[in-house]
Amino acid sequence: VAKREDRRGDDRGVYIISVAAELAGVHPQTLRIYERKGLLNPSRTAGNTRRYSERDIERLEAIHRLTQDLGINLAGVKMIVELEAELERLRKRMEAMARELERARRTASERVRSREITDIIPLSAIPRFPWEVGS
Amino acid sequence: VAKREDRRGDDRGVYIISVAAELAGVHPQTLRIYERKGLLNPSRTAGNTRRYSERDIERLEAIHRLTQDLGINLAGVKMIVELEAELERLRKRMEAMARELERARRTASERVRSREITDIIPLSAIPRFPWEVGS
DNA sequence: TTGCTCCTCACGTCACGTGAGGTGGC
DNA sequence: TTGCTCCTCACGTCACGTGAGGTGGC
Repeated sequence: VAKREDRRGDDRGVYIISVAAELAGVHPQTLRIYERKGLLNPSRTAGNTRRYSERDIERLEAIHRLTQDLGINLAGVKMIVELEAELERLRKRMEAMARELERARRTASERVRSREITDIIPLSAIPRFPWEVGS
Repeated sequence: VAKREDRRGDDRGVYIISVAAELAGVHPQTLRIYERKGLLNPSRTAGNTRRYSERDIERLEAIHRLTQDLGINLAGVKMIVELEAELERLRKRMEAMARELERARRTASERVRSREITDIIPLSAIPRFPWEVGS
């Protein structure tokens, strides 16, 4: 049997509002309020019924922590969610850049150590005759 | 005469509460509330009177925008201020890393382009005679 | 038919800003 | 003395969660 955890981050709408509310421990009406405030955007069935995804539930739990544990109102939650998304993006970019830097440094020393650089050496750096090397 | 703008970011406490409130366009009592919530930390005189700095005023205006224009409550403002500080730190680190990367790349090509690398080239890469170059 | 959904409206609670009231030090 | 500060308490407003009430589709 597939467990709920296996679908972590899944975007497919699978839960009706009553189940989603129960999973997140909130009132179904609360979910409608969150949606109106632009905090949540569950998909809809052809019959206009909301369908919440696993990702929606996670988001819901995060919102619930911010409002209940920290006493932050919905306007604040909205901005916080946006800021955290930006932080996440920035962290990813920074990780990529760190790898890039690591690679650039490795390349710099390896190109010198290996033969790869011979074809980039300026011609003037190549001595015509062995006895000219020391000049 | 030194203008207020010249002291932007200044940390010295210079304004008493009534002046600070007027500059930020809020009620003096509001400043005391912000302080109790941990959003602001003006210095105090020996006589226990609050003294607000230019930086405090800027912070105050930022808080005022978040609460009045966006309707965010103080718990939210507190977290947002912290998140923005973290974003700022991350951006600074990223800028430094970008410069680092630029430098690493420049170094890599310059070492190759200049004569600096000639003493690191493996001897085997240097042709004994001109007619051996093509081999 | 039953149990869900959809929506709107109303009430209770709480946070926050404003103000009053009484105090004390430059 | 005057005008500021300090603090606490109380009231008005508003946001949000909870719930009721009436509707319609699987």
